[in-house]
Amino acid sequence: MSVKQRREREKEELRALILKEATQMFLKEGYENTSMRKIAKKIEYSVGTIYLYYKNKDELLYAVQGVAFDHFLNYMKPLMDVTNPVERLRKMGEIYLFFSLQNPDYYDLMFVIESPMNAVKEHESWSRGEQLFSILKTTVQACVDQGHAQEKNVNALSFMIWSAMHGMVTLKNKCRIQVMDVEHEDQMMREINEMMIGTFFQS
Amino acid sequence: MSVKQRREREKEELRALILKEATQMFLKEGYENTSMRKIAKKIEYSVGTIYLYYKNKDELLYAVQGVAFDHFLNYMKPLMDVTNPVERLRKMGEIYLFFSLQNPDYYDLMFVIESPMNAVKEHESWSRGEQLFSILKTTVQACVDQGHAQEKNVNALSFMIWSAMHGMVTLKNKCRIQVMDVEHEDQMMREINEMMIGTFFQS
DNA sequence: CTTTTTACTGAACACTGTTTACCTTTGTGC
DNA sequence: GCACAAAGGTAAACAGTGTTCAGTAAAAAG
Repeated sequence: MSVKQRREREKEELRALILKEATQMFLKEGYENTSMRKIAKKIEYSVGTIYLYYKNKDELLYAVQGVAFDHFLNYMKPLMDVTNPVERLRKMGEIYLFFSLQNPDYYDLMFVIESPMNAVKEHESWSRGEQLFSILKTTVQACVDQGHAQEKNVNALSFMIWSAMHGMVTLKNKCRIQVMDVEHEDQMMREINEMMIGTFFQS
Repeated sequence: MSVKQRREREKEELRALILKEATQMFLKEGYENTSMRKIAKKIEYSVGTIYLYYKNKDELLYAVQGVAFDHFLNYMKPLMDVTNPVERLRKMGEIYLFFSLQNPDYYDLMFVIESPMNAVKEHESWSRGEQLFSILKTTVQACVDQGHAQEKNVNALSFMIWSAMHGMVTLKNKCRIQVMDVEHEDQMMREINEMMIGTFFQS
């Protein structure tokens, strides 16, 4: 019986090894520039082997997205200590920007890459995506409930905040910000976060 | 002499034909799914010929981006009739959303696709990108000058508005909006536009 | 009528994701 | 202990990609 267990463990280990190396390579070289053959060479197995553990490259991407979300959620942990919802919202924006600008590749993997995202809702890896958005929504709800906001449409407020953050980050990462001809972009993004929270919420 | 002119004209025509077909195919099948061979087959020339007119696929993308920007700028024309800058800003957001949701593929081509955008500033095709942003900035400046705004940082205001719009559109187009579990997304986006303009500007 | 220039071709190169026929190596029933 | 089956891994093959370049055919120039 122990033999079966060992083989099971070895399989799990190889699965984890593939995930680990793929994550590293996706981050370093980008998703499109990382081929299955390159991953295979790195882990010193043949190409076909990867397909025994992950159905295809997309499935591998989903797994890596799971890793990325875990990483992101870890950044958000300090929020638990902030009791004032408006302050929490402000801090959340800060962390969002900090993480996204520090880890543009993780960000791409999670929020930008095309892939058959149609099946997003089905995939376990994206439960953590919902988790993330629900933190935002809960906090906004708390702001509204405690009378910190004029506008009371929680869905709209949440989506607006997320969109603004996401927009800033992607315009920067995809070099579209260049047409703006502005220096200290990162500083300005943080200011915009302050500006939005300060305008829509009063503590 | 006339012969040289004719040949010059013919070259220009072929260049235009390549651009036209490439644009159509990029829009229908996406940039990544359109190969140089497929374009060649469509125009009934060999692959190599395209490279005599466009240095590479990126150069072709830049040209198509130019077409897309022209298209976008055309949508913006009705703005010239709106004299009230706040009203113009509101309408601009409406048009931005309308165009982006009607032409998600054009939008991708202009604002999302990776490619060596590092050289954005050098490329003639992107002068129209700057043109677009400068319309926004000028309008925001007018709002501030005429005392319609509390916040007076024109750069920050402009970037915030653009980011929010861009964020909403891309989160929708890349299916990340699904985690929000909301219906009538398009309606909500328009509401958010109203909400933002209404909160930051008073007419 | 030759020579040069021009426009164009398509095979070749080095890649890509994915499939599949083919081993080995291991485990099981007799 | 031995035949048989199953599992795990392999590498060649398929159909595609962007790009280059030696070669060709037709037109223009001398």
